[in-house]
Amino acid sequence: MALPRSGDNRRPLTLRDVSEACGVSEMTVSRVLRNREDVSPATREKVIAAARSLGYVPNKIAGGLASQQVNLVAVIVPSLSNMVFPDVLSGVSKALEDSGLQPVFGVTNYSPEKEEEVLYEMLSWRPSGVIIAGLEHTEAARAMLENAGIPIVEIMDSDGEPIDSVVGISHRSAGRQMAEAIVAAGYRKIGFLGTKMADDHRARKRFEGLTEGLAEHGIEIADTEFYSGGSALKKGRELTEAILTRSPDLDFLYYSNDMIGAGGLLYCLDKGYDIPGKLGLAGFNGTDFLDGLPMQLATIDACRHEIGEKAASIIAGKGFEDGVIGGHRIELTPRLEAGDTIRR
Amino acid sequence: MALPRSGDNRRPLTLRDVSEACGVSEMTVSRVLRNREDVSPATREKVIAAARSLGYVPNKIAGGLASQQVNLVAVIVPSLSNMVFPDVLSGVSKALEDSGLQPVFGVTNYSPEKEEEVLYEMLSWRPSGVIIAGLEHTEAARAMLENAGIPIVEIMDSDGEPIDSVVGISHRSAGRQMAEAIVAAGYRKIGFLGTKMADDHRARKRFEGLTEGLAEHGIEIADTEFYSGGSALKKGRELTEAILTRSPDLDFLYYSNDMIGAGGLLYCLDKGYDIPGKLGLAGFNGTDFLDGLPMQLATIDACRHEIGEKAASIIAGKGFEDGVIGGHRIELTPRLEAGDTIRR
DNA sequence: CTGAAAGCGCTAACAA
DNA sequence: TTGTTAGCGCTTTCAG
Repeated sequence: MALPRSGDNRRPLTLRDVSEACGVSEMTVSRVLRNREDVSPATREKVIAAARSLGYVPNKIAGGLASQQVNLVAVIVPSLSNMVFPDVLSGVSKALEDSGLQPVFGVTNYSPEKEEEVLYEMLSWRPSGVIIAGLEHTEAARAMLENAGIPIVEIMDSDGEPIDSVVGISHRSAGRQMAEAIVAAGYRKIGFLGTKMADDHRARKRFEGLTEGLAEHGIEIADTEFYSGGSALKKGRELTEAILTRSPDLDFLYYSNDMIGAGGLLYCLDKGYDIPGKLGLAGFNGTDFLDGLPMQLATIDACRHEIGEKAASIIAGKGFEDGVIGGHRIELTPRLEAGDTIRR
Repeated sequence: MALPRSGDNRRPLTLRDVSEACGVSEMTVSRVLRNREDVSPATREKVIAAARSLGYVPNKIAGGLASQQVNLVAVIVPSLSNMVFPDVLSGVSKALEDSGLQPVFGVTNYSPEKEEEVLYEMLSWRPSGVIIAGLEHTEAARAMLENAGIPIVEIMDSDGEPIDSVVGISHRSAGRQMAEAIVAAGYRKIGFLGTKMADDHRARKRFEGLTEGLAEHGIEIADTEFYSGGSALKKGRELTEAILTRSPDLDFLYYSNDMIGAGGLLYCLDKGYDIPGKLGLAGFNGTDFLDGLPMQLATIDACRHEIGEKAASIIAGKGFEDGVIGGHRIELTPRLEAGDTIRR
């Protein structure tokens, strides 16, 4: 006996059902439903009425197979739970609006293997393009991207060799930029707090940039504190307490993201540290929730929304009618926002 | 002349290419690639080697059409930019792991029309199930869901009649629960701060529950402050300043989400309000970033991750081997976390 | 402007 | 265990 089941087993409607309902050939129904111009208004109306009243939903599987075209853009990011990627995705969505393309999101949790899986899965739907975070991929993933035969845009990071196009910022130079600001403000004993960076290449590059930038002034990072897991205010507090307990003489703390930076800021304010006088602080990302904190945390804007928008525009072929599609290299310039937590 | 273009026009590989490369029939290649058991180890290895070395990626469009099965689950949520839906999505991803199903995310920006579009688009890919936030949909969207012939799970909200299955909490009773706690703690002049609720039905239901709960004790909401746009700390500060300036005699502020609540809390601490003595505060969602604030904001946990997980389990048919698939109703019980911002 | 025929790349069903 | 055949539902192409 058949189980009672949600969605009874009515066969989904096909073009043929609509065709029969309105006495127009399948072919013409198909034309109407794809908004093609070469159909008489009378026929068009008949078809639309029939399709609507039946509740017909086209089958893109069949359509995609027949036309060898799929209006999907695969967007692959490491995480949704911090404040950075949702912004990127909204930029993508915005740029794809009215392009006829549809973004499809996949999440890798900063795991190269998971990225490879997600990519494989997505490519098997033959999307029109891929937007993928970062320049570091497994060998297999690189091969898939290279052979996909569609535009690929690597985003967020411009420090390295892209497969096809790239839209991002240099995290290395963001790190150096922060180093300059820190040194210029007179801080000398610098601590770094952030994720364990095995697979967060952008955080690593910022760290390296910071290290290099400081080295040019003869300064070495005085202490570091690493953690794993998502970004959270509480983590920021804990890390800050740990590093300041161990190295009370630090006069600057650089955080690998704004959220833990904000946690650190709240901790320091609680404890009565003199900020930015005796202790300076900075984060990274330029997330707008910093606006509501008691002091404005210094940060570098990662241009998240704009990156998403530009990347999607490349796929959609908008704004690049210069005869070349693909192979674009767009490096955005991150702005340092000194806020209230660096001495002036 | 052809433009230089990313992804040159190599024809994507087909099963046939793999078949020819290893001298095994297309059908058997297909079996191997779908991990079917009925292939000899020797053949299997030959096929896998050939597929790998060619870099073959199966075409799910064709596969889906032939098998009338698509391993996609459509997940439709209003927003990614607040802290609630990413948690839901991670619950979904977790539950779908190893089920062979793949979540696909769509975002509606709290617009019923956009929801309808996204749904139409997703249904046209003939997914195996739909997880969609809320019980309120356009008439057309309802019709599509009812006729899709696949399991539908409406999530987040249990106040209303689901189309098929539902997993959520009662926002109305969450509002009442908060009203009880507020009254029990002795607060009497209550202010409400939140989004304009035209399309945020869950925020509306919480507001209604709060109103009803207070009414039972002869209390009316003393003042309200509405805004539009995303949740942000800064918004919380501004709203709080506005409402307390206009109604300085308020002794409790109820926020429609934790983020603006946190902004309000920081504002009140800045201004030296006696919390929770003279002024109580509460938010909603139970987002874990509250942990790092100077005081723990009272909140009600919306069970986000669990909702995503249970909803996905229904689609995957896990944990429901009682002879019925579909038509499940799971109402979770939100926990009130009084934190430090309600008097004891 | 409309229709008929062929086939997209794969898999169900059956045959060997 | 492997191969053959016949579509899946749509769109391309070409003919009217």
